[in-house]
Order: sequence, then C-alpha cells, then structure tokens
Amino acid sequence: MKPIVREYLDTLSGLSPLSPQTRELLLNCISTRTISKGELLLEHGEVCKHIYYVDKGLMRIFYYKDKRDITEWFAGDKQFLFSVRSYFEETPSKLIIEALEDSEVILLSKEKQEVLIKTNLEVANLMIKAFSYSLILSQKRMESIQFESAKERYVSLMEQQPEIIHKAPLQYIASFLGITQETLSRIRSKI
Amino acid sequence: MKPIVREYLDTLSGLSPLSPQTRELLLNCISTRTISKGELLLEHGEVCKHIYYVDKGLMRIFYYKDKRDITEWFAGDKQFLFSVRSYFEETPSKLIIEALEDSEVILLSKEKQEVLIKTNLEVANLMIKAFSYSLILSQKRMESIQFESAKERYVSLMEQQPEIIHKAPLQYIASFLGITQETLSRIRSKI
DNA sequence: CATTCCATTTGACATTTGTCAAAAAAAGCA
DNA sequence: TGCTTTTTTTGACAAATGTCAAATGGAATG
Repeated sequence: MKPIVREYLDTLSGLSPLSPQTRELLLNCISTRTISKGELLLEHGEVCKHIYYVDKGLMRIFYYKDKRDITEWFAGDKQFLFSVRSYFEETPSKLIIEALEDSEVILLSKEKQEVLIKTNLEVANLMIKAFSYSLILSQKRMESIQFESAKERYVSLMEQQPEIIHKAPLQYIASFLGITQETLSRIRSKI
Repeated sequence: MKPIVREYLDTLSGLSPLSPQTRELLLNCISTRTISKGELLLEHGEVCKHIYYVDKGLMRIFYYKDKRDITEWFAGDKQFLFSVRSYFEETPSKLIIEALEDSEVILLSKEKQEVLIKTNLEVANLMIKAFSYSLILSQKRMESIQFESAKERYVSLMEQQPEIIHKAPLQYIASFLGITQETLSRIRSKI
C-alpha cells in the first residue's frame, strides 16, 4: 500500500474510527491520481463520481457565469472537495475542478462507497462525519458571503487560508470573494 | 402514536427506507412541540440538540450582527431546520429560531439519534441522506447569494418559496436576501 | 372611532462596488 | 536576455446599494 493511502486512511479514521477490516474494505474504493498544473480533475458536464482529497497541491473549483470564470472554492493540502450537487444529484456538473499546481489527489469512489454504507456501520458513520463537516464549511462560507464586506472577507481569507493568497492568482481570489479583480486590487493596496 | 408522528416517520422513510423495527426505535428519539407565534424554539447561547421539522407553521432562523437582526433561513410546512454549527460543534448557538406563526414542530434528539447510528444501519443511512440534502440546500443558497443581484435573488425567492413572501415581514425577507429593507421596497415597487 | 405603534415606502445623498480603458508589472518563452 | 503575453494596478466614471430622515399606511388597542 502506498504511504499516502495509509495516511489517507488515518485521516479518515480521525473523522470516525475504522477497524483494520473496514480499512481493508475501503482500500477497494480508493484510487490515486497525479495531476499537472492546468489539468482538470472534473470537467464541465461530467458527473462527479468521487470525493477528492488533495494530498499535496492546490485545486480550484469554479464555473462559468455569463462567460465569466467564477471561483467557488479552493482546496489545498489535506483538504476534501467535490462538486456537491453533481455528486448527490448525479447530474452533469456545472462546476469544474482544475489543478493550480502539480498535485497528488486521492479519489473515493461514490459507487463503491455507497455499497459499503449499506452494510458497514463504520463506513456509514464515517460518511456522516464527512458530510457534517462539509455542511459546517458550507455554512461558514455562506455566513461569510452574506454579511461581511469585501474587505472583511479578504481579511478572513488571509487569516484562515493564507496559502491561497500566495498561491492563487488575484483574479481567482477576487471571484471567490464575490468581487471584481479591480476591487480586490484596491482593497489590497489599502492594507 | 400521533398521526403527525406517523407522517413524520413516513417522510423519513422517504429519504431512506426504514423497517418497522427501526421506526419503533426512532419513536424514542422523537418529541413534538406546539409553539406560538413569537416564541423561540432555540435561544441565543443555547446548544442546538435537535433537528427540527416544521409539521405546520413557519419558523425563522436569525442572528444578531451589530445589534441588527439578520434572517438566515425560513422553514415552512414539512421542512427541516437546525442550527448547523451549534448542532455539530455542540457550541452555544449564535442563531435563534423563532416561530413566525403558531406552529407544530417535531424534534429529533441528537443524543438519542447518535446512539442509534452506531448500531443501526438504516438510521445511519437516513442521517447520511438528511445531511446530504442539507448540504445541497446550503450549496444552492450559497450560489444564490454569491452571484445573483438583489433583484434576481428576490425573483428566485418568489419562485421557490412564494409563501415566504406572503407570510414574512419585509424586513426579514430583506436581510435574508442580504439587502436593506429600503432596497427591497424599491425592488418590489419596480416589479 | 381615534390613537398609538410598527411596518413600509419615499426622498436626498453617501458609499461601495462595478465597468471600461489604459498603463504598469510580472510571468512565460524564444 | 529581450520579446510577447498575461496579470495586476490605476483612473474616470456609472450603477447598485446603503444610510438617514421623514412621510405614509395599516394593524392593534383602548
């Protein structure tokens, strides 16, 4: 077993305890992918069939709104990501996932995981934890967008995910914050 | 068993199949509460220990930001709601839940539900579905807030939850949309 | 029915953010 | 290194939304 897969299973165990037997079962749901800067992990129109985990690197999840590219989320080292609506509703994804750096990603197959949760309590409890955690993140992001000014959101981002500020181009950060790049540039110059 | 509890169990079964035995077990996690207009279902600072289901009525979830009252969500007939972060993180809730009408609410105890999911696969799968569904809702709301104008958000609300427009005071709708009541009033007058 | 209390609307003006164009800076490539 | 392309910054102005104050309207109450 690759060391990064072992570490990944450890991470999952950290969410909810997993016995050696269950870890063995999960191995069968897991694959890894090396992806180069600029490549897509999930294309527009594709159904999202995995939950991704960025072992190392930086991914961006975005979509097009009126031909304009809008960043919805960044995921750096040791973070999970997936196209929520496509994954659950099994519909073509409007969201696109691209690598902003050469990255190493671990994929958890939805199909296989869904077979497991029907029979394995540990995996079921793991998924409950995973989705709960996603829900908290989504909630935090919602609160941030709804009632912070552009400047406050930028400051929050600097505090919470400083690596994004350094690694991602300004235009991506701007759309993530829900503002134009000009506005972000001006905010930046005043800090 | 009260008929509304039976219907509630049917609703849950609709999310993920539940055997008669499991329904019996869930009964022990369920309580009901009648709540009058203006009363609070969850107070500020209280830890949210239930997932609520509005059998009949209308609830509002809100918080105070700089002494200003901000509506985060409405839940009408047959909808679920809870204070996400307080529930999962078991922290004092910043969110307050109040009844905008006399309502009938069903409560699902977190404590008892968490015991069940450790041993019962059906309940575990039910919770997975429930949280997945919440995650989709949260995601949709996020998309709406992030990249629709105030006017678009108002139109979406009219389409998706028209009863809110009729039942809730304008000021609550305005903060839910992330705008001031004056702006909403002006948007309204132009439609 | 009159009065009081809120909720809503309107007006005038301020602030924030967006748009478009151009300049400057940085990054990529021959 | 020098050239080209892309990204970021800056300026001028427009549009959207916020703020504050006052006017209006409606509901509740004595």
